[in-house]
Parts: sequence; C-alpha cells; structure tokens
Amino acid sequence: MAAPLPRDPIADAQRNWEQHGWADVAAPMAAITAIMRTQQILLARIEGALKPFGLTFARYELLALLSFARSGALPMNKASALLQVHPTSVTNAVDRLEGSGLVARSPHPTDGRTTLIELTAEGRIVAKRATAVLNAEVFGQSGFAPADVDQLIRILGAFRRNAGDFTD
Amino acid sequence: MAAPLPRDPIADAQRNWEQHGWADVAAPMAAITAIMRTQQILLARIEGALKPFGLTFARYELLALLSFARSGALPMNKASALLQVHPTSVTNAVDRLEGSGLVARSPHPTDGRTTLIELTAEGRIVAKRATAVLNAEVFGQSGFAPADVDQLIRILGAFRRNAGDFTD
DNA sequence: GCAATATACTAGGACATCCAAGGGTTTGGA
DNA sequence: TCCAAACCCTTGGATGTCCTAGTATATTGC
Repeated sequence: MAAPLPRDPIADAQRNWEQHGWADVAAPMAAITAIMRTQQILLARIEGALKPFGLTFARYELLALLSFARSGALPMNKASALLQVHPTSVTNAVDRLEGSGLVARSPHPTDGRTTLIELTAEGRIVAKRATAVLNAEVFGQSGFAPADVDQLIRILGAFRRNAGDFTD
Repeated sequence: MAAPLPRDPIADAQRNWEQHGWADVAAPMAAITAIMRTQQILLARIEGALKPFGLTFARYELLALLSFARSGALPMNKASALLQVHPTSVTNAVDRLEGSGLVARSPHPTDGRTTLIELTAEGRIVAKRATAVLNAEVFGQSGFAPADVDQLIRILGAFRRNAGDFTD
C-alpha cells in the first residue's frame, strides 16, 4: 500500500479550482473526483476478496445475477441490460466463466439469435461462497456510517435515475 | 444510450440480499454498488467531453496536475502519488501525452533515477481548454444538489482518509 | 569504500471497458 | 410473400489499470 499523503489531494484540487476562478464548479468537481477515487479503492478491496475464487468483480456480478434468476439462466442481452455494461463485456465475462466451468451457454429455445447463460452446479457453489466472503470482508466493513450509507443510496439513486438508468 | 430499466437494478439487488439472510450488509452493498455504477456514468460523461481534445480522463488528470504545479513540471513518482495510480499507469499516460506533444520528459537535475514531466506550451493551452469544457459540460451539470455535493465530499472524504489515502 | 538495500522508471502480460463492424436470425411493412 | 430493418452475439482494436520483473541509480551500513 502506498504511504498516505500528508494532505488530501482532492481538497487541494478543489482549492486550485477556487483560486483559478472556477469556484462555482469546484465543489461538484471535488465530489466527482472523490467518487472516482472511492470507486478505485472499493474495486481493489473487492478484487482482493474475490481473487482466491479466481473471480473478478465483473465475473462475480454476472454469477450473482444468475444466482438470483428464478431459472438460474438469463439471455446475454438481459444480463447486459441488468448489469448495465456493454454486450461485449458480457461476452468477455461469459467466455472466462465458461472456461472455468462456472457457467454454460445454451441456445434460446425459441429465438435463434439469443444465447442463454446458465449457472453450473459449481458456479452456484462458488457464487455462494464468494458472496459470503464479500459480505464479510467488504460490505460488512465498508467503513461507512449507517446514516451515510443511507445518504449515499439516496443521493446516488437520484443521480442514476436522473442519468436515465431506470424510471422506477 | 440504453433504454432505461423499469426498475432500479441496485434496489433489486438490495432486496435480494435482504431475502437471502444478508440484511445486515444489504445497505452497504447497495451503496457500494451504486458508487461503482455512478463512477461508470460520470467517467463516460467526462470521456465524452474530452474526446474532442484527443484526451482521456487519465491523461487529462495528469495535464491538470502539471498545470497547477508551480514550475509546470513534476517527477513521475510524485505524479503517481498525487494521482494515486500505479507508476506504470503514469508511464502509459506520459507516453501518449508525449506522443501528442502535450508533455515532455526531462532528466532530473540531481537524481539520475528520476524523470521529470513537463507541460509543453501546447499542453498548457489544451489543459486550459479541456478544463473549461469539463467545467461547463460535466462539473457544472452534475445533477447533484448543492447540499448533496457537500454530503458526498464529507462522506467520501472520511472514507478516503480512513482507507489510508491521506492523513491530513 | 564497497556491498546490500532501496528507489525510480519501464517492459510485458492479464483483465476490463468501450466502439465499430460483421454474420446470423427475426420481425414487419410493402 | 419477401426483403429491408431491427436485433443478438462475437471478433478485433484501442485504452486504462494493476502486477511482476528487470535495469539503472542512490543511499546505507559495516
């Protein structure tokens, strides 16, 4: 781990923005930059927790999504939509998960264009174990105060809705 | 742009967590997942705004950092520390920015191991213009309420300090 | 003073993301 | 009915991030 900096680099950036005549957008700039950095920290923790399973976050998300599907299977385009990533990213994740024997591709019964992805027995087990580890090591020790978690869910939920993620 | 989903997929995930006996970590899971998704949305906006300049966010951050340095130059390791990214990422960004003529490498006057990166005249101009566009198109239209911006800065600032980013 | 350790940068590899383009399958309007 | 438009998935390319390893230069300690 890199040594801590003596000062918050984002707070410094915010001050720089204010001193260069961009005070009106200095705060949003700082908030957005902080989101970028926080994502980086969280992603590193998540990947670290998943490493023993040979999983990355992208692959884990797909496994978790499938494990919650009633039938344990989903069309690729559906997975792409729900995970909100590009179809090619799903193709990539499925290729690797299939190589590890955690999911399997199967043709859609009625639509020849569609491919279904399905959890294998081993995939279901790995998904469960990986979730347990993530819950214990990452989500359970996020470092966010409960009240702040609620704030984040509210603020980011509104942002995502506003960005067109969902209409709910 | 993908069509909006009828329901918030993260709220769904949170419900799934609660129904599977992980209610104690369902909220932090949702908050963290929301941060990941929000980062993705913001990054896409930023990259879109920077595209006309032939810049990516990683390269822009380096340009902006240099533009605020007193001398307009910084050692690579210093840039790596301040941007909080791996040294190889800085090498990558500098390679490309150097190729575009926006920065230049020069040897450190006293330490033979160190390489200084310096803004070129054109680099300084591009940094200024790109910042103006980012301020206008992204930071100035974040969609976050002012009070929420303050909340984000506070919550994520505490998180980053707690994660060891800085000691300030 | 010199060897051992530490630091700085870069090369190569693994992954993830997106975009653009291509080939196969369905759907829908003329 | 039939062909064009729409849709689905995959391939190939560009970028970014990190890790590991290797080379070169500094610093430290005996």
